Amino acid sequence: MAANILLVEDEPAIQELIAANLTRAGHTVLRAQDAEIATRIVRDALPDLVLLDWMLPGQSGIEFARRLRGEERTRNVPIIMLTARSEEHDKVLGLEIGADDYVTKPFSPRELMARIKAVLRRRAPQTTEDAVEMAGLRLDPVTHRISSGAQLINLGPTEFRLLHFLMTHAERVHSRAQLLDQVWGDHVFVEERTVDVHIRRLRSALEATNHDRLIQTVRGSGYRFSVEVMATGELE
Amino acid sequence: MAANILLVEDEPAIQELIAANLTRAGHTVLRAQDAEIATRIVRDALPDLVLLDWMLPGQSGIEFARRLRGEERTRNVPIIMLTARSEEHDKVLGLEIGADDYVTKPFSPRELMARIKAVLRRRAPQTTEDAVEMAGLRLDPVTHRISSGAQLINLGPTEFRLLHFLMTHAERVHSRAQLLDQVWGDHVFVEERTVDVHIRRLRSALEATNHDRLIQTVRGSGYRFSVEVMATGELE
DNA sequence: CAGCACCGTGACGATTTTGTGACAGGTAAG
DNA sequence: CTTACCTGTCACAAAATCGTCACGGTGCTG
Repeated sequence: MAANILLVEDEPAIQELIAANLTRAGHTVLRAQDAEIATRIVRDALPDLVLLDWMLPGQSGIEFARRLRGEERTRNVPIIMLTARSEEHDKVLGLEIGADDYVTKPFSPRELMARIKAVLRRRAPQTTEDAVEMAGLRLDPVTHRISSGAQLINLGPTEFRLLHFLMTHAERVHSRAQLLDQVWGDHVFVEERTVDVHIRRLRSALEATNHDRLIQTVRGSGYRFSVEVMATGELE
Repeated sequence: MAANILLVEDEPAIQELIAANLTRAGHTVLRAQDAEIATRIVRDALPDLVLLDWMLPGQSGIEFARRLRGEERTRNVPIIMLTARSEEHDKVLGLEIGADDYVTKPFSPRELMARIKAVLRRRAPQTTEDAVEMAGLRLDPVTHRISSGAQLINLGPTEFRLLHFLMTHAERVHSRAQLLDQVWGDHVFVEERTVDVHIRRLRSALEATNHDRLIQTVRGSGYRFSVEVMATGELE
C-alpha cells in the first residue's frame, strides 16, 4: 500500500498540497520541480509511481513520460498525468505514451488519491498461492485445480483467473472495468462486455455442482462472488 | 476529517494565526494573499473548503466568491467568509452568493475551527465508501448490499443511490430538485414527480422489514430520512 | 365544507442492461 | 497440416429498470 511516489510539479503551492496528501496517505514523496531533476531522481532509484504535470518549464512532461517509456528500466513505472484541460487531443496523446491515468485540473486531491490507489492496486495484483475454499468450492492455485468434493471442475485459463480473483475478493462488487484490470491485465484493450461472456462460461462450468449461484449479477454495477443468498428469490 | 483548505487573507498576522490553527487540527493549508493568487491555485487544485476574507487588496473577496460560484467545476466548494463588519447587509450579500458560513472579526480561533468542522461534515459524506447503518438498516456501498439483520433487501440501481444519499444525509429535508441533482445527476431532464415514484418503490422494498417509516414526506418541501418518529400520528 | 395544492399508487411503454448462442481467428500439441 | 481448445466480438433475446401519466386520496385554507 505505502509506495514511493515521484512528484513532478513546478507550482510550489500545488506541489506542497499534493505532497502533504501523499504523506498523509502513508506514501513517501520524492519531489522534482522540472524534468531534469526528475530524471536525476529516477536514475538513482525507481519510484513505484510517477505523478507528472503535463506543463513543465524546460522539457515538457510529455517528453519526460516518453523517455520513461523508452528505456527498458523505467518502462513499467506507472504514470499518472496532471493535465490542464480535458481536450481530446491531449488524452489521445497521453494514451499513446501509455499514461496509466489522467487527472484534469482543477483536480480535487481526494480524487487524485483515489486514482493513485487504484493504479497501485492494479499494478500489484494480489495473487496468494494459498488455496481458497468457500461454500464447498475449492480452488488451488498451485495445482491449478478446482474441485467440489471429489468432483473436479475444468476451466480455461481466463475463467480460472477470474474465479480466483472473485473468490479472493468475495462479497465485493467489481465493475467490468475493475475485472478487466485485475484479471486480464492493465493495458489490455478488450470490450467490457467480454467479461459477461466469461462470467457466463464460468457459471455454466460451475452449474454441475450448483455453485453457479455464487456468482451474482449486480445490475448497473458489475458482478459479485457471494456465499449469501440473493434477497429476492424465496423460490419454493 | 483532515482536509485541504485554501486560506485567502492579506493580513500576514491573521493568516499566520489561522494557518497555525488549521495545521494543528490536521488540515493542509494553501495560502493566498489576494484573489489573484487564489485564482491561480484554484485553477490547478480544488480545495475542500475556502476561507475567504471579505476585504482584499485588488479584487474583493466577494468578487472571488462570485467567480467560484459561477464556474461549474468550483460551484460546490464550500466557502466560509471572514469579515470585519457585522452588518446585516453584508450577511445577506454573502449568503446570496452562496457562502456556507460567515464569521465576523474579531473571531475566536476556537469558534472558527468549530464552524469549519461543521461545514466539512455537512459536505463530507457525499463520497464515502463506508457502510451506513441506521435504525437497524444497513447499507454497504462496497458489497452493494442492504440488509436488516439477516434479511437482505433488493433494490434497483436508482433506488440504491437514492437510499444511500438519504442515509448519508439523514435528518434533513431534500427537495425533489435537490434529489434529482444529487442522485440522478446534475443536468438530467427528468420530471420532478419521478422522485415520488422512486420514493414509493423504495418504501415498498423497505416495507418487508418495517423500515419504510424512516422515509418521511414533508408536505410542500420534499422528503426526509429520519430515525425519529413522526410527531403526528400514532398509527396502530 | 368546498376548493385547492400536493402526494401516493398502479399501470405501461420505452429504455437500458444483461444473458446467450454462434462464429471467426489464434495457439499449441500431435 | 490437422485437431482441439480458448478467446474476443457480435447480434439478438430476455429481463430488469426507468420515467410518465392519470386517477384518487389527503390535508390545508378560508
